[in-house]
Amino acid sequence: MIVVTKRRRKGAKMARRATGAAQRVAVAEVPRDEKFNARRIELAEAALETLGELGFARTSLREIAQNSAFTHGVFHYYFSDKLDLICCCVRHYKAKCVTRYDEVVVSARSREELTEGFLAKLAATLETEAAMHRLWYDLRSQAMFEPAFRKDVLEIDKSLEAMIWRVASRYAELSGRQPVSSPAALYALFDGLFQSALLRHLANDKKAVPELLAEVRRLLPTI
Amino acid sequence: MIVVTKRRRKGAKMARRATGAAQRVAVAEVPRDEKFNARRIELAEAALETLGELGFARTSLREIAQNSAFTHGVFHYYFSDKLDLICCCVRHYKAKCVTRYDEVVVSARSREELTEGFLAKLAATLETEAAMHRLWYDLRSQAMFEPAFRKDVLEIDKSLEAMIWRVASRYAELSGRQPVSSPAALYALFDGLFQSALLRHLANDKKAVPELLAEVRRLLPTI
DNA sequence: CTTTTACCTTGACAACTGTCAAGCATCGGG
DNA sequence: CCCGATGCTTGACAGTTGTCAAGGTAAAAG
Repeated sequence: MIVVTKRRRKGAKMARRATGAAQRVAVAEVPRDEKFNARRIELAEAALETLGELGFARTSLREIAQNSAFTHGVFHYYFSDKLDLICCCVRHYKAKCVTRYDEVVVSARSREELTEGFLAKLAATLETEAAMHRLWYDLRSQAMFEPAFRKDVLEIDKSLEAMIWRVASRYAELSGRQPVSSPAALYALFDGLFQSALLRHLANDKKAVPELLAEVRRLLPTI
Repeated sequence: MIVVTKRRRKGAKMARRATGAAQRVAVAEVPRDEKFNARRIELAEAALETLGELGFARTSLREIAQNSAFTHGVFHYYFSDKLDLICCCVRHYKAKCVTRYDEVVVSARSREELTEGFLAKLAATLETEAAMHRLWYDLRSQAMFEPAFRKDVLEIDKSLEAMIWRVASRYAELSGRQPVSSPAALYALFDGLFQSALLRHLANDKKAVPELLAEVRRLLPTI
């Protein structure tokens, strides 16, 4: 099901290639597919908006379309499926997410600098991108039911683990040590803390963010 | 909306109480409400079956009814709402879940005994109650979107944190120590590890359970 | 026995869902 | 200038959803 869109595109390619000069078509093909893909990402970004607001369960294609500049039919033109669309959303989300702390990691010159930078980014993320993150937790849960999501979700989870590991490694390095925890345990810890804080934050618990920061601050030296 | 069912019951009560002898009615009222509540729990249990299989997003009242001995109308008689039903499910789930490791905690006479008992229970839970647990993660994510779920979910989360804390405290006690981590951090850690292992387990990753056990075994002495 | 009550079934309702075919527009190539 | 392809809109489709009212049944109350 997921490859129907691609098949249609390939079919179109074949048809063109059979008619015109191979050379000209070949160079024209690349920007065409890039344009196609760029549109997919535009649509995915629009979809992420609504998904972040309503969650997977309550989001329909029509709702996505209404909250965007597109009509509901376009989504079927660019995606074979609702799942195809959401998979694309998840993959796109990944790219934006996974490098969140990298700038802090490379620029920090001391343990304190890394700590403060990390905490600041953590708090900012929790407060300004709450919708995006609850969607991530939603979709990760969906992956437990929907096999079609699993591959992408597991991949992103690995990337996030690696992201946390980069922070922790750098922190240990700045302390002249090696992390004592495994990547998996560290990710589980920070992800669990973040998830809990996010829920409390969304429930208007004013102490959610400061308590998360205090906890992480206390935890960082022990990793 | 949520209290409509209760209101209807109270109305029935009032009507009865006004007609008959107060004494007889008073003693008859208790088993009636107990019966009513028992039925609610029966229905909630039936609903949990389907919810665990399909997840919140894909579960309809009719589907729940078809996978059970009830008709779809009964649910509207006992619950004001779909949300009311699912809230009841969540609360009922809690009672079963929160005491999972308590027997191990009280019966363990040594650190090793506690470790082995805890790990065995952990593995058994992951393998035999995977559906129930993915539902929990699903509903916890839903709570980030649906305010009606938040109170119950946050309450259960607290209970689970306390459950983990009981295990950790006992473990430290058997080592003649006090836990060095906070309850929140310990719960985040174990919950994160469990969640990740559950997803991998559901994705047919044979190494998910053993790796979880190894990680926990390695972590327990450090808490 | 009759009436009333609690409990449950059935069927219908309007709204909403994903999907998709038919058609319109816009634009580059011939 | 026209033609055909690409991109997009529109409207319709069959199926599903939560909700609820009308009605039935069986047991308890009178």
